[in-house]
Amino acid sequence: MSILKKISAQLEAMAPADRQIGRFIIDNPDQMLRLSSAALAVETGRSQSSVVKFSQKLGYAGYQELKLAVSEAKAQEWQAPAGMIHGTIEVGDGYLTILQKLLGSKMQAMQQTISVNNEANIEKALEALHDARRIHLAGVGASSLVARDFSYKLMKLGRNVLHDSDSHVQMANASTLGPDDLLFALSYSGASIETLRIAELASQRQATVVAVTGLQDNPLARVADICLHTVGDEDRVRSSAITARDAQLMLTDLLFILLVQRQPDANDYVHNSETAVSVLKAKRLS
Amino acid sequence: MSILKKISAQLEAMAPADRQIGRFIIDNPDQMLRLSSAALAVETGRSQSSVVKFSQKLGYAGYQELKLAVSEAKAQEWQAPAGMIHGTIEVGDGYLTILQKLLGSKMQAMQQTISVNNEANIEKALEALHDARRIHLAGVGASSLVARDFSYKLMKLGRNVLHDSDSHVQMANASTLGPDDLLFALSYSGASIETLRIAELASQRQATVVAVTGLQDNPLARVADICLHTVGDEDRVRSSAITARDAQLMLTDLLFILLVQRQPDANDYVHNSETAVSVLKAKRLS
DNA sequence: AGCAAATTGGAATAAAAAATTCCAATTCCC
DNA sequence: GGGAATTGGAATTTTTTATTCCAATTTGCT
Repeated sequence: MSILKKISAQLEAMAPADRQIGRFIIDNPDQMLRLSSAALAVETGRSQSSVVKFSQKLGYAGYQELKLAVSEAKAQEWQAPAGMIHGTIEVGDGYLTILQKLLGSKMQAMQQTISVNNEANIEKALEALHDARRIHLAGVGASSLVARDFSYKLMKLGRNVLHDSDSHVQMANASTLGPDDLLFALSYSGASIETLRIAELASQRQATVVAVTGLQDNPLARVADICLHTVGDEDRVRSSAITARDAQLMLTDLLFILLVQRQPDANDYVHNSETAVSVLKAKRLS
Repeated sequence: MSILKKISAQLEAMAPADRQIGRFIIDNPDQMLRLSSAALAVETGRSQSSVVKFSQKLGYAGYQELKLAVSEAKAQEWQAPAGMIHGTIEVGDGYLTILQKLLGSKMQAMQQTISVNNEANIEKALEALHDARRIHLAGVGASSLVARDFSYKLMKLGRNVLHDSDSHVQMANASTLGPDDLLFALSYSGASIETLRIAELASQRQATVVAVTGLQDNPLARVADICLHTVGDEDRVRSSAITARDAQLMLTDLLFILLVQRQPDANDYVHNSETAVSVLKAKRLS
């Protein structure tokens, strides 16, 4: 969640000094980035320590971290390609409007998901995946399909993958994990009980836990060693896990491609897979 | 001109300390933004004053201004994709290039898939889905996951859905279809033997056959009553059904939304589903 | 209504970070 | 070879950030 949006949401409930400082930042993010805490204090008629405290109340170590977050929020502001429509799909919308809003929401979710995950963190997850003796995938509902899709891709590369749609089997599999293994857990809410319990068990057993989860603070993120974040906008597309699923796929597809890049024999594996499947395709008739 | 590019261009002509500092910034812009001038000095094995002087030699008042410029350069990198990079992901591609190519390929697949299906044809498929007594979903491999995803969505709306991952069960289910039923068959190649055989059987039994398949002439398209086309570009993303899957999801998501729009009690169904699932979510703790 | 606890927020202070100065060593140019 | 220019770290100064102290105000409970 963009810090600018977060400040906006909390503005009314803030005390006077905080509200004034928050208002200034929302209205003038570019300018704020160029100001010292003392200069911002002058601009708002408040004290320098109030500026630092404002930052800390938002959860940052101090003003410098807040500035970084504002900078990232600005970078994340999505620039729509020409012609794209933003907005919530509504009852009276016609076909073309629905279509464009759906497409716009999907694109936004994917792009923002990329924006909120920095390269270092992706590389960290990639490294862990690459080095894992076994990769166990966990997820329920829509996330279970993303997990399965990713499991097919990993298996295609010859990786040792554990995946089952039954959460009891997932749990039992997790009980066999060890320090050389990795749990890849998907849950947009981060609160799905099955996925959470599996992650807790994997963590207890010293497996590396990689979570693919929403940006909000959540129990799964707290258990994970490595957190990859997804941004979805379910309210706009009548829920049903459309953009959250697309966001997760964006990350798993990226990890797959990056793994292919760093696995010298990947092309062989992919080619072998296609050859093997071709016997299950109808022959072309001229 | 991005400061990162500017540093890159000047790197070879720089003195040793400057080169080292510049190299670090180019390689680790995210990390740099979080470091003080002293911490960056430690990372590079150079002195804190060298860091400040490096900034000043580049034309900035000091390190803080350089940081702002780096932050802006990074923001520009993300905004650039408005133009989108199209191209084949290749062995030497760096992280950012891979990312942009992947995102670009996904967006292109979805946009083109929308373009090749006219509203009349989508509405025809929608009408058939809406009116069907039972909807049977068929697909194998990656298409099977799209089929399953769509089956979950249709079931959430209270529709009578037949879906099983086992193609033999799919075949047996198809043998129970009749004129009031509909087969929704997904296969990008249109040549998957199982899906094809199921479609042929459904067609024989007078069920309506809706195919979601690639643009090329193929056996599945020939059997179908209604053809929805998908455009993927698997060669660009190392195969593995990434863009073909995204294209299929674009269509199934669109059909789902359109169904929600024309089913008066859809919101109730979606809401009931969320409420039901909420008991399987961990409670938020204050 | 009264009182204790909690919150607010500025002034003062301390710590950290950024910027400049000093100067020795090295390189460049005539 | 010698002077000028450049390099770059250590030392120092200045600025910025963060924390502490404490008075005033608000909140919550009896």
